[in-house]
Amino acid sequence: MTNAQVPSSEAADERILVAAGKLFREKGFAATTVREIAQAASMLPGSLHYRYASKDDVLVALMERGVRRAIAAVTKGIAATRDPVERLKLGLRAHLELLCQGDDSLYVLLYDFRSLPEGAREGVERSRGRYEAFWDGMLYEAWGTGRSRSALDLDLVRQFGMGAINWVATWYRPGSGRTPAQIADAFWTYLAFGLMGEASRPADVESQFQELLTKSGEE
Amino acid sequence: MTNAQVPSSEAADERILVAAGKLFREKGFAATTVREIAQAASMLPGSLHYRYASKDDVLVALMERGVRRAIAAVTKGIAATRDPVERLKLGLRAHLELLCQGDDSLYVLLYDFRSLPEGAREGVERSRGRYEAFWDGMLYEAWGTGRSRSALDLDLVRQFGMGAINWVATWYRPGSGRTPAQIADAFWTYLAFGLMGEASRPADVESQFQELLTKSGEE
Amino acid sequence: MTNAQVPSSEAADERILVAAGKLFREKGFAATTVREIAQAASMLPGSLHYRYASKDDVLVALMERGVRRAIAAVTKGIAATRDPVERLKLGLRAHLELLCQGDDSLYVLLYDFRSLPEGAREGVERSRGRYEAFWDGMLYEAWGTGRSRSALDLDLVRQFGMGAINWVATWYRPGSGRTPAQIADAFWTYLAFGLMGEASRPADVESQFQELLTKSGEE
Amino acid sequence: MTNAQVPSSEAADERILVAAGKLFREKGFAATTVREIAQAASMLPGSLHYRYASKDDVLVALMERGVRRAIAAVTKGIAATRDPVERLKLGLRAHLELLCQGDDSLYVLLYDFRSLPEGAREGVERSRGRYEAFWDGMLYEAWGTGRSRSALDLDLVRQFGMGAINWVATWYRPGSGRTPAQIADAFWTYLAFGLMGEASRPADVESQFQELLTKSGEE
DNA sequence: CATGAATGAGTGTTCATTCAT
DNA sequence: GATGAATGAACACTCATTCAT
Repeated sequence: MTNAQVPSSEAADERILVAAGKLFREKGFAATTVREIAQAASMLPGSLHYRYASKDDVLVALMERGVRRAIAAVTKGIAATRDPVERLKLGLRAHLELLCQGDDSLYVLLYDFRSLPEGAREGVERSRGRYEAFWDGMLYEAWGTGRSRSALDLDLVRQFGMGAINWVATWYRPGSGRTPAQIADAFWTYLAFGLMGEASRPADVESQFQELLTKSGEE
Repeated sequence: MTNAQVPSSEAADERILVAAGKLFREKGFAATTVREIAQAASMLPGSLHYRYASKDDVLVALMERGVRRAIAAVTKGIAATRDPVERLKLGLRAHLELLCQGDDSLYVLLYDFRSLPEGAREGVERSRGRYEAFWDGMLYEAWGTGRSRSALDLDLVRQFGMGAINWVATWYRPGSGRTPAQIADAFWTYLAFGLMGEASRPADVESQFQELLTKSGEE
Repeated sequence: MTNAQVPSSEAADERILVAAGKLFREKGFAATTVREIAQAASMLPGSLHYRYASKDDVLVALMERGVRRAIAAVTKGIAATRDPVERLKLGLRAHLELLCQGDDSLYVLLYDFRSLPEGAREGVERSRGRYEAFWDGMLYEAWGTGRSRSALDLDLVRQFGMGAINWVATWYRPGSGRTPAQIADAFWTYLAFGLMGEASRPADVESQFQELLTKSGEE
Repeated sequence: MTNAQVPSSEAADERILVAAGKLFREKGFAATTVREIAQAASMLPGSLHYRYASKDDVLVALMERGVRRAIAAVTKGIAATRDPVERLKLGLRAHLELLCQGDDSLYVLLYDFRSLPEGAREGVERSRGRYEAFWDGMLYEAWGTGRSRSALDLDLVRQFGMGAINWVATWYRPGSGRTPAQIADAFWTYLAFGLMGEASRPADVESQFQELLTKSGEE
């Protein structure tokens, strides 16, 4: 639970996180043993505990790394353009590529949050909140261009998009049809323009939006 | 005459599944002990094993029930109308209400699939496939009305929508702002009409669709 | 531990003992479950306990029956002649046939004595002692004829012979070479005349050897 | 300098086997719990499993040791002479002394063979076969001297003798009358010359009988 | 600095036995 | 008289963690 890493030999720390990430993704945190992680990192359980005081600590470190890498990947991905709408598209692509191809830490962050011990949850939640705020910023800028519909609830929209994109990790298999980038781009068009033909859009659709999407009363 | 108040066999089975569902949802399958399930179901571990031969069997039974209940809930939900597009909307609502309010079995089916033992995976996958096929049917009928855009990949669209809606379960907290039905309806408009204003839709968007959404080769 | 059989429906009692004997012989008492016995006797564990108060009781009943049947079999076997030495030979034959072909109760008596609960050991030991005394009687009568060597310790001789013959049950497989009767007769000649020095043997003994000890065909 | 007093790994392994041997002999494999073995070896169940992956593995290791020790003991015992017939006598003595006084592993090998898990049976059977072949070799050499009777089936003779001698372990109690060596020697004369017909015996044999077979002091 | 043998609390599961029907 | 659902103590075994070296 405490930050027990020693400064030197970061390569060993890294090996542990990589091994843990792979196993946590495949079998989940609780079903993975410290022995398995150690073995996959070519060491013994005692040596693993020398670097991370507990199995929980490995999870926390991995998740924190997940947030860091996600922010880094998306930041890098959107640097290619200044068009806020285009940045959304590139951001989705970067996020999904990281999630599907790059690294297991983002997957574990998203899909093993339950396994966090009580005490560490708040800290990781805060880190994760930073990533969400990062997306909110991108969305806000895109909205600000006036090209998006008004009356959209930012939080809900983020959850909608992130949900769709994160779910890909549950069914995507490498080398089967589409690349993550292609999937991300397809999803971006769904998000942007919807699935229905414009012709069929009922006239009163905007009023429905007003009704549905405005936050309908805080708790 | 004797059919009342007797804690019948099915009632005990049910109590186990309800207790297991709640715990699996909260902590995950692997982190939940048989003792906890038994205690939550007001029995002893031996009694639980009398009904389910193993902890794995409880998981499988719960997941199979998740599929059954989801199909039942959506079937009932869409019965109110014959309009295929409207049915999609009602179906989403029914699915999300079940996922967030009704029952933990659907949640466990979606979020603990990894925990299934090797041997049971195929069977549950088949059941789950039936539910997906059910949605594919609804989507296909909606497409058939001509109101939807052409060139959409059915499978990808389902994963897109189901991902967005299933993800709600990871952040939704009862009594905090929106009801599941409201969220589902909002998501339906996002799905149907997209997030961007129509005005801004680039002229070449349809050709992009052709490029992106048609299955792009590879095996 | 107590004698809980009810008088009627002895067929059910019998079915239990037969099933238990078979299982105890194959896997040992401790490795056999009451459920297995009950199932092999076409009943449920509750019904088994209705007839025998405990698993231990089944073992005791089975062993007592083993003694009874052994005495009966040998008594019947030796009735064909009055020659005490011949009676020894016939007795060995009867004992081994019962042990190998007839009944599992004698086998269990001999090879699962360790499993008897403290309280029942004495009783079964007494019964078993009756069978041993029965053999001592036969041996004594044979000795009394003057044809056996003097200075033989009766007890030691019995243990010698019974050991050799009982051990057959650990390696004998039905239908593989010799019948139990043939083995018993061969062993009788070993016992009677030893393995060494044919020169000093009575003339008529050698023809018996030829007949008995040459592998008598079969596969 | 550091090789003293350290409770080395092998010592712990040994303590486990000794404890297990004693318990398996007394109560049988299935009736002995891992906790009992661990306690008798002054450790906890977890520590026992650190050394032997399963209870079955303890049994297998014990049996393999039984074979090894039996071969070693008999080999050592027969080294005193080159007379093949005398070697048989010394071999019997060594075997019975090991079985009754030395070590529980040979007893367990002989009397808990049923408890071997399916997968390990073949391996132990092969080891055991080596010991039997060892005896067959001794028997064959004794036969080769021409002093034994012809027409004896080697396998049957071995089973006869081994049965008689192994059975001793079921009734022998230390300090009650005869030593294992005395019993073995008595059994050797039974085996060699049989129980009947003193008239035909070589002259010097009878003095042996007097010496060996008279009860040598009650307890 | 790193190890790996050892630990013991806790896991999923078994099973002889009970008892309401 | 006979059943079978239910029990709970006990089972073999696991595993995160410790600590002497």
